[in-house]
Amino acid sequence: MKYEVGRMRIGELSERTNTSRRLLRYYEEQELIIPARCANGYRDYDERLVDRVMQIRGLLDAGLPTRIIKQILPCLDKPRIIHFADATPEMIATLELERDRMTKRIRCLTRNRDALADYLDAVRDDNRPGSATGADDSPA
Amino acid sequence: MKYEVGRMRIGELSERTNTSRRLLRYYEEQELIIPARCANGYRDYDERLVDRVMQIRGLLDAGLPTRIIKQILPCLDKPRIIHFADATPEMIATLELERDRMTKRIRCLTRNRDALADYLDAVRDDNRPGSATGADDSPA
DNA sequence: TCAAACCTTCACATGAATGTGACGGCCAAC
DNA sequence: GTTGGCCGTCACATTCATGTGAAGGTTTGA
Repeated sequence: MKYEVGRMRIGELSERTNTSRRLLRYYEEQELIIPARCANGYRDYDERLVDRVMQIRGLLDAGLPTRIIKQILPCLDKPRIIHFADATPEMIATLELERDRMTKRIRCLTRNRDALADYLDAVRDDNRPGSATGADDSPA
Repeated sequence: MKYEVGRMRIGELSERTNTSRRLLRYYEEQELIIPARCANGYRDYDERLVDRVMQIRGLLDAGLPTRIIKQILPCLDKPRIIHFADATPEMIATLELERDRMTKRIRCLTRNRDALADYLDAVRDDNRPGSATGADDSPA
């Protein structure tokens, strides 16, 4: 089997995305990615799917279910190649809802991340020379 | 049973946080919240737990597992009441790791949310009077 | 005193994202 | 032509956040 440049089998995609083959097949089952097939039945992935898989993993990690990812992915593809075919009013409403949910998540994460960062900064300052155990010792 | 102001049983907390009683008990089992107990065995929640529960739900929804939430929650409590007792080097490393993971999530969400918002704006513009199906119809 | 509406614990069920392994086909190198 | 390393499907196992319901105690109000 010869492979074109920019095309790969599941093993290479797995390595390049640090994602188990099992999961790549799962994402396909969920219709997040749709690889071509070689004559022998092997999956045949385009190089661009490397980024696509990373994007999927990022969104999954941020709490989006595959069901939603599947819906928003096509809208993110090419900035201006808009798919109007599936732009039914209900679909648009769903996407708007999801956009707002993402905004909420961003706010929640930012707030808590900042608080955590503040805590870490404070703890680091405390472990400096010239500081006691950290209890209250105000210079009376 | 009389209840002090600012104290409540599981039913009220459930309503005020829009969270099932089952989940409140689950969060307790995971040691995210630790309610007091009345003489009769009923859980006795402080009013401040309303916000706490919302915070937990937000973080869960953003992809954090309860295990991690349990670790970061105490650091977020009072900005300056820092718990140095549990500030072991390993714990700090864990928190830093988690802070960075949150930053990654924020970036991923922001990028995709913005792209989704752009798509929605474009679709809305397309459904304006004076526009065809969306195909190419440049004013030749 | 009885009923309704709380509360308790226990336990089994589910859906989603994953892991793991069995069993077999394809292909390249020796 | 056999061996090893890919690949395919199938299927069962696990973890986590949740739902659901049973069986029983407590409180409140008619």
